[in-house]
Amino acid sequence: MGKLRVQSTRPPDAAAASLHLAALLQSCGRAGDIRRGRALHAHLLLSGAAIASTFLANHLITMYSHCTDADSAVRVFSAVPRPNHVSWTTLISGLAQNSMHRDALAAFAAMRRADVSPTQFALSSAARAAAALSAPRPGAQLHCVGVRIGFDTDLFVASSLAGMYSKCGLLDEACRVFDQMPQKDAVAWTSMIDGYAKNGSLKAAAVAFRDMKCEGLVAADQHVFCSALSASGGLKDGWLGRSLHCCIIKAGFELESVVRNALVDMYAKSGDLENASRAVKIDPGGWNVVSGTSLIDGYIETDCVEEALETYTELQRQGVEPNEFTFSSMIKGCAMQALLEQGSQLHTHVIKKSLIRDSFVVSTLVDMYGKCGLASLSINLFNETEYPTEIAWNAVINVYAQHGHGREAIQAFDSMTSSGIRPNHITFVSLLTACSHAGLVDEGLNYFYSMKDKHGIEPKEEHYSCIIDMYARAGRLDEAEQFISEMPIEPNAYGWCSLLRACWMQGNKELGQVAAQNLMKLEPHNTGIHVSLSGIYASLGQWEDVKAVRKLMRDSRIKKMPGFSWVDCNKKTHVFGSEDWSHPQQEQIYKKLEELSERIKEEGYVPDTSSLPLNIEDSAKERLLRYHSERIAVAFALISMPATKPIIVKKNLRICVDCHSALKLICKVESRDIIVRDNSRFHHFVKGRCSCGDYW
DNA sequence: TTAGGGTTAG
Repeated sequence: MGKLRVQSTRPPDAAAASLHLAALLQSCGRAGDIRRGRALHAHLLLSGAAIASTFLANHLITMYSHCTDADSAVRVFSAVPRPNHVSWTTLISGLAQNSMHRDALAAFAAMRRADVSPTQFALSSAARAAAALSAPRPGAQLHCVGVRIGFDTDLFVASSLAGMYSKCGLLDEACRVFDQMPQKDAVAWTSMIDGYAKNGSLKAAAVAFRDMKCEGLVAADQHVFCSALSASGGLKDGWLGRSLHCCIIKAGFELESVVRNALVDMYAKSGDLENASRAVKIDPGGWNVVSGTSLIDGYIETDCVEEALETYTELQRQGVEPNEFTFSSMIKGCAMQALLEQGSQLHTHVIKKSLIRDSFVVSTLVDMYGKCGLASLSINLFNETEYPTEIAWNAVINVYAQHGHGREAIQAFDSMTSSGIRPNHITFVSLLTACSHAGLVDEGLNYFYSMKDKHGIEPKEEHYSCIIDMYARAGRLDEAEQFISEMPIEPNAYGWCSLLRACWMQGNKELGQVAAQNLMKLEPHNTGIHVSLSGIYASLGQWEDVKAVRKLMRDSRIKKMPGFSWVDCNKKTHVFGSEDWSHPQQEQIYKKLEELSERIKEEGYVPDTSSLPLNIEDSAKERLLRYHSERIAVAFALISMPATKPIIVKKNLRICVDCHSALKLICKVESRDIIVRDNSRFHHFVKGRCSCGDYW
């Protein structure tokens, strides 16, 4: 068809014919019609004289680039005898458009070696390639070239340079380029707003948006609003988000797909799930995968996994196929709640949809199986990953950490670094946790100090808290105290909590009181602080102090939350309270608990009543401990679930020290893996041991 | 004939 049309409409002279062919090539490029483009190319080759024209060759390069056939574009360029500046620019831009960023930068260098002076077109395309590669060095070289030839303040060059610097995390440089621009348009503003937002300078992003509005020279377009919404979501600033929403409605962008997706995400990240849900549903074209996934993620981030599961079902009912983002969010939700069955089903769907190679998806699966107690399955899945990324390495190191395999975590860390993957601050949280749980204090300290010295990573509060936890678990309270006194920042709640528990275990009243006071400042409603404090006093027999803590709790209207444990069995959730005999199978459960009690005593179990700050007989305390909700849940699971399945129990409070000891022995005598996810962490009981050691 | 910006994940 294309060939016939060319022949039938051929204009009378050669110049006009060239223009006509160029217009046809342009239309093919715009339409992405490579079949017709190739027919035109064949026609040019046959017509001999025309192919010698650099003008038409340049059009061919553009056409192939727009049709995403960069190889053909390069072949055409290579055949041009004397490529001019447009040929070079077209090639560089075509390579950048087709994500061949290294080739684009190499073409820019080759153009300079060929003594062809760069145009503003070539500079902006090459800067885009440097931005995509996060390569500030070649980017800065491009900036120098721009300054030398006077294009550095050109609207296109400057906005792409500002974008390049901000994508490389160099906000000061980006700002300098931006400020020197004689005029700015919406693209330039978007580069800056987005640059701030993506680099975590969320307030600066919001200020830039306000500045743009105050200047009143440029109207915000869809892209500007998307970047501003992204910053607003990160700030969790509902007021700013709602103001942006009003501006968007006024500007008439509310129903634009990308803007609505950004709106949903903003509301979801701000925790306003009602408005997020409303924004998803106003789509006249039905749901879409991006906004649906943002809503799911919003529910998961606010611990509403049930609603996330419902939204996932609704998304599919609306005919929308979940993508890799949806799966990684959903699997994360299953990991948080230790929902092994739903997580395994999602794994099957991931395989069916060929998304198992996606780094985020595989990492969340590794994490999910780890949190559901299936460490070997998790590690096998990681080992099958051909090119594990930093995220996947972090996931597997964390699995080792959570399962108490400190040496294996260290080995994984060494393999990660020797394979050329750079660790980040998350890697070190997992690695230090692994050292802490396994009692590897010297190794943990070495890694902690190597963070800054060897890897250039400034330790944050979570890393400092890992070291406090490490000393606390090892019973080295003096060193923990010394470490805290030398810290450049205050410990966070996790750090004080670790210290408080260790003080309870060792009966260290003075340090325990310091930890409790600091923890109360950070978490005034944490009832666990009072429980721990009274535990310390009770362990020392100081019953008057126990009474004083109870009075303080009464006066402050702090009530200890009743403990509940629940277990999923045969697609049904069974909930148990302490001394709760309301379950239909109560007789069998009671019988099993009595049997377990005898068997673990034979294994050396001695009740630890220190967690009960009550001045009552030990035999009465023993009875209370025996019927704690987690033990009832485990007994129920043992008589109800197939022996091949791990037992996963969830508890709303922290597991007590006695249940911790008892469950270690129950898992041993029953040869069953037991996982207890309490309100603080996962405890994996395997072969008579717990992943967190003796420190519950 | 050739150019720059945007929305979902650990």
